[in-house]
Amino acid sequence: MKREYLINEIAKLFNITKRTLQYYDKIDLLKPALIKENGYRVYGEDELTQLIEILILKNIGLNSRDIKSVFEEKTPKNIENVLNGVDKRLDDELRKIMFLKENIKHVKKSLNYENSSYDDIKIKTFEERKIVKIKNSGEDINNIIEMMALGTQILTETIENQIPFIEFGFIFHKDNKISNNYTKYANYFYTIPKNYKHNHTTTLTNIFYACSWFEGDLNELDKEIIKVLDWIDKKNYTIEGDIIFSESFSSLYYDDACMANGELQIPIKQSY
Amino acid sequence: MKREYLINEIAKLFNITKRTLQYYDKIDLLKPALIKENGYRVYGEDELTQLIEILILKNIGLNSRDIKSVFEEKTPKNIENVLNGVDKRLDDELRKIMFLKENIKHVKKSLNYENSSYDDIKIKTFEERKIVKIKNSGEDINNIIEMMALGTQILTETIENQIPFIEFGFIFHKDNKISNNYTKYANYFYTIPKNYKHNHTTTLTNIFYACSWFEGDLNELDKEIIKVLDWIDKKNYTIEGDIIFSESFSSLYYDDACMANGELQIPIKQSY
DNA sequence: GTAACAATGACGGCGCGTAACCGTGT
DNA sequence: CACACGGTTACGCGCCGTCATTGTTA
Repeated sequence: MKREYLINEIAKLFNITKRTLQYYDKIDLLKPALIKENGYRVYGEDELTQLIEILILKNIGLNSRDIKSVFEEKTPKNIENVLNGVDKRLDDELRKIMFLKENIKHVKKSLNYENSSYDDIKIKTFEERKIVKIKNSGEDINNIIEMMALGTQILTETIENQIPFIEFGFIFHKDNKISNNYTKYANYFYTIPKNYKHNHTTTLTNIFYACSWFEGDLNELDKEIIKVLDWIDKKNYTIEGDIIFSESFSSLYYDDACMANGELQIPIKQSY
Repeated sequence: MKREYLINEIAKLFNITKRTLQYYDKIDLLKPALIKENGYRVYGEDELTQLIEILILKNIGLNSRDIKSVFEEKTPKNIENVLNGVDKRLDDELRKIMFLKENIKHVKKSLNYENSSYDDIKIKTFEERKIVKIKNSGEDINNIIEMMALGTQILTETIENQIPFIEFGFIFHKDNKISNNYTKYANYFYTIPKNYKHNHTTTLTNIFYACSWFEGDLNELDKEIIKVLDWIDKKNYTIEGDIIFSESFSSLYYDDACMANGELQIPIKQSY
């Protein structure tokens, strides 16, 4: 005695909605055994068996295409292929999420600025940092904002390649000393983990940095730089490389594009 | 000198499409500074700064609602809240994926039947198994298919609660011996990992099982059961509990709902 | 006659990509 | 006149949930 089932009956049996069954019908995933003259969908036991399989397979991560593929070719080889495909997809998802979490960790750290801000100038040590530099050529690029746009583009690329970033900000040539105009020729940078590869990295090998915390209008940053440079001079250190202003996500705190907070870092060496 | 930007200019600058900017306008994520008489969207530097933030935040997992929230209230507290929310979402995703992968692993294992099938009857040992039993009351439920429907429902629940399943199939009362009609009063079961909690579990404590590999029409399963029971009798063992037919995903190999393959497992004890 | 059931159809949610089609500035 | 650049629809994707409306059966 083969039983026949109407749509709502099945919906109750499996605790799904009839909309789901209509949808499966539409996408040819599960067709009713027959359609009565009045248009009613009639399902038989074979269809219920198939529905059971669908629901379980769905629940282990297969999408409708995968399930169709399984139904179309019920060979161990094909089923294994499909499952491997799903597994691979899940692995990709997993990596992506791990990567996002990694970035969020860095962002949180960089945003915790109440604990990181400080007064005075002090000497800090940094390990080697791998940085990506976006150069302000001054030709195609009109201003800092547009350079940051370029930086964002490259940052987006890095993210798509799942290379996490740690901190970012501006980098200035130390050789603009005479004009006392550093920010005018700013470049953009961000650091990535040591174990990641990227086409345009350079490495900062310096260890000692004269550092100060800056908060305010970026147009005032030049003054801060000069202040620290003077300090370095007085202490009889020599400047060893380009000047870094690491602001990371500080802009999130301000409505004004010019405002920022972050750490000014100038690499130094002791003069003997 | 404040520069102004039209939509395509920005699109090129950031390597996005104008559609994206139109979309951001529509959902009030990023509005142009002004709209000209001819309807053109005009963006200023502040908008570019905001766009940079949007693109970066998007890339670390924030959705448009999150980003809006950040823009609406740029306080460390709120930003931290949003980031924590995102992090939590990612954790949920992560758990879900890990769980799916766990299930896929079991499915793959259970599907590898060419390597698991065998002839003859043999004695195997199993560790304690935690099982969930779906009872065929014989009242509301009309047949095996409908019982399986109920099983699927409960299985779906388990999946929603992220309890992985390992194997599943039918379980028969050993006491139907006289009628030689076991499958008529079949119940459905599945096993879950020992360390998971579920409201309706029982534990199979038996260790030794007389096992045989069955492949064919489920209506013939009774014969196979009797065969194994006879074997047990001859060998002078005693039956210690209910009869299990573990088929898991074998039905995926067949188009006919009645066909299956799997292992018949009958718990036994040596008679001294 | 009145439910309780069928059916179809459309909107929504996410975040845009990818057209189509049309007006505008140079 | 052409062409590059604006504009506004609208469909599609994935998987249905959730109406709304209307016809059918018990």
